[in-house]
Amino acid sequence: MTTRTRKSAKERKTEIVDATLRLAGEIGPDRMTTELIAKEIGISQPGIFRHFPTKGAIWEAVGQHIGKLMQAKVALTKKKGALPVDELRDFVIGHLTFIETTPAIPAILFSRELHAENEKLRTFFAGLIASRHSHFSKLITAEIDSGRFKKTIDPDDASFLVLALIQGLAMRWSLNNRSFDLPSEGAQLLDLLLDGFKA
Amino acid sequence: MTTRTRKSAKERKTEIVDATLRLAGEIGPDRMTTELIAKEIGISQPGIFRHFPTKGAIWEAVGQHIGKLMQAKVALTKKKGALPVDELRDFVIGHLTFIETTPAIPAILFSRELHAENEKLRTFFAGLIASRHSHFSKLITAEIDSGRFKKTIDPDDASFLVLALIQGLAMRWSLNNRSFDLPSEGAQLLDLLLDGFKA
DNA sequence: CATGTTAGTTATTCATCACTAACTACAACT
DNA sequence: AGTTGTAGTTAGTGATGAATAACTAACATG
Repeated sequence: MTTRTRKSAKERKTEIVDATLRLAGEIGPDRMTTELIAKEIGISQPGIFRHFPTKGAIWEAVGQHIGKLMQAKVALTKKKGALPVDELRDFVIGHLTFIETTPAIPAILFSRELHAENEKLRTFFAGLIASRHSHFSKLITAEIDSGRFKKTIDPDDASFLVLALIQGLAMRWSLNNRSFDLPSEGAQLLDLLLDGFKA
Repeated sequence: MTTRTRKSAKERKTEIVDATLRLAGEIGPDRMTTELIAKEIGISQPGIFRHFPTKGAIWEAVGQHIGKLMQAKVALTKKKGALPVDELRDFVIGHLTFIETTPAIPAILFSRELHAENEKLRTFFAGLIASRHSHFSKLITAEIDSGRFKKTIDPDDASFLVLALIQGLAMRWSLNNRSFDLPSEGAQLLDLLLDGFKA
């Protein structure tokens, strides 16, 4: 239009990624169009393609960004002195709190459609989940070894149950229009689950 | 083209619904097009609209059909003599076996995309899930009342955990290209979970 | 201040889909 | 056999949405 302040490519890229993440949470990852992203940040639709070659590349960048956010979250959660079970608990609650502030995460993570079209994204998230699983597994093993959890428990299976808890709860939260408090509901369910593991 | 045997509307309708359910499992509910359905059953794409006014109507019919299939499954599972916990176990395993033979079910059930566009479908499936939750809840309550499960357990929460188990496992199964045996893996996880509930 | 670089524009293309219009032919029933 | 209802066809429309072409203007730098 008239005098418009241009921004650096780097700045625009992060704007695009941020806008995509925000909009994905609001209207769903499938509903995203380059037109919508463009409007959100105030440039034209083809302008988007000055910064990303394809729409898929935007999703990849969003995936990377989510990965970094999660990594940062993990770093914050780590309290060295605590019991493994407490670290597990904090981690799960922290994750749910994180989801609550960034609702796009479960939406993107569970979007079969998105993954079907984007091999890279799928493998990336698969890796994220796998690392969570092994992390949980280790913490649970530590609890078993120290005798606070039953020795009969398979740490892998127990870890899957914890992951399923998070995932199931996040999905229920989404379907219920995010109407309940995710972390506190999660804490309640987690207590019930972990209580069953205790020796 | 040449001599083509016409079929009754009723027959075609069920063909369309069956084909949709099958294809949804293979390529994903989002990827479904009327063209694909038409090819699958051997008529032209507009021919579909002789039988359903809109594509949404096809999904509703598919939803109804899934509901009926599940209902039939429930009827089969009901063994009157067994303990509540055994009924619960059978129900979950039966459900997973059912999913294994009809992989479209979790895909459709958890397709945010599909639900966003189809209010009726969303409320329909919400009802299905709610009925499962209350069913599980009742069975768990019976176990608590008979003293076999801990009295401290909230049946609602416990029921949510069971639902999450099914959902999480089904999703993992999908992401892993359906490479493991769903019912047996489910049985293992369920045993671990229910073991924690025992008094 | 002239020049190359690049962020941005408008106009357009191309593909995909749900859905409609207009017509055709099968088959059931008097 | 003629009438009629309806399952089916081919051709087309309109919307949407990713991506390109061609051009323009902001900015840095020698």
